[in-house]
Amino acid sequence: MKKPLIVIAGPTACGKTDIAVMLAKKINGEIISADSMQIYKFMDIGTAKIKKDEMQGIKHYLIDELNPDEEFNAMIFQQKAKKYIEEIHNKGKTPILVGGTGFYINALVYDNNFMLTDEDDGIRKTLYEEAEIYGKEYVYKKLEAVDPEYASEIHFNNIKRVIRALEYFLQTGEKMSLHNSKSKKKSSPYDLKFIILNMDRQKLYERINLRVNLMLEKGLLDEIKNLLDMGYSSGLVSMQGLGYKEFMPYLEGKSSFENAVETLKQKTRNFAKRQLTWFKGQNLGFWLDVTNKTKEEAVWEILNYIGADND
RNA sequence: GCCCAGAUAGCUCAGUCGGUAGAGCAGAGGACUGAAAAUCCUCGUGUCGCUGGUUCGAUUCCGGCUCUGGGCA
Repeated sequence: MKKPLIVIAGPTACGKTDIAVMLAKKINGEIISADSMQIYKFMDIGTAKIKKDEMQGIKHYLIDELNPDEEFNAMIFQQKAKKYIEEIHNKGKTPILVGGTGFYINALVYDNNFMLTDEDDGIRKTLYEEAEIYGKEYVYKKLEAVDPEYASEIHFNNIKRVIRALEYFLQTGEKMSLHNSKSKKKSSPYDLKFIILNMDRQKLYERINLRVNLMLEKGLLDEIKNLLDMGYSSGLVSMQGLGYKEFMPYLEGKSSFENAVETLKQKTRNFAKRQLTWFKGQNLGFWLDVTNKTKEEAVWEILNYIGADND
C-alpha cells in the first residue's frame, strides 16, 4: 500500500510557507522543503526562508543543510528527501513537500531514476570547450548523431540541455530520449495529494514587488556582503539565486542601486511565470486559487481536498 | 519672448531619399528528467503629437499650433 505524500507547490511569493505550517499542525505533518536555494545556510533574506519561530514547532527538512559552496541538484535532493519521507512515515506522521522548484518535486514524486555516474569525469567540461571553440551547432550535431529524437525536441541554443544529453549518453550508453520515455511511464510510489497554489497574475506581481522591498529593509545587502566576506564568490550556483546575482553589478559599481532593485523584481516576476508554466505543463494536481482567500480558508480547502478529518 | 532639438508599440529609441512602420526591454505563451531562483524557444497595428497645405498618395516635405528638453535673453 502506498504511503501518503502531500505536495504544496506554486510560484514564489504566493503564500506556500504559512499555509504549509498551518496544514502540518492540523494533520500531524512535517515539512520537507522542495527549494533549490533555501537549502543553503546564510542565505535567509534573499531566499525568503522561513524563520525558526514561524515554524511553530513543526519540523522542517532541507532548510539550512548545506554551505553555499556545496553542490545541490535534483539527484541529491531526491536522495535526501526520500530518506526524510521514510523517517516521517516511520514516526507515523504525514510528510508535506513544500516548494516551488518543480523539477525537484517531479524527481521525487515520480522517483525518477538518475543514473549514478561520476560527474567529474571531464566529459561535460570537454563538451563546453568544444562548444566554445566550434560553436553550439557543432555540439548539437553530435547529439543529433547519437540521439536524434531528443535533439529534435530541444533547441541547439539550449546548450545546457544539449550537453547534459550528450554527457548522459557517453556515460551510460543510453539515449536521453529512451530514458525519458521510460520514466514518463512510471507512476508515483506515493499516495499523492498534489496541491498547486495560484493567484491572480497582477496581484502576484504586486506581492513580489512588495516582498523585494521588504527584503531590502530586512538587510538583504548586508546578507550579500556577509556572504562575499565569507569567501562565497558570485560564481557559485547558490550565488546565482535571485536576490543575490542582481546586486553584483551594483556592488561592483557598474549599476545603480535602483537599477538592481528593478532588475530583481523583474527577474522574480519572470521566474514566477516560469514556475507556473512548469506546473501547468505537468498537468496534475489540484489548483487552488488563493487570490481572495485567507490562509485559513485555503487550508480548509486543502483539508477538504485531501479528505482529512477537520476537527 | 527668441533660437535649437525632440514628439513613432506599455518604456527606450530606430526608420520611411513620400507608397500607412521596426528593434531592445516590459508583457504573454511554451519547453524542461543530475546546474532548474538555471537554461532555452515563440509572439510586435501602433489615431507614427494636433492641424492645415503640396501630392494620385504624407508618419515622412512645407506652414501653424500644443507639449517636452536644452540654450539665449
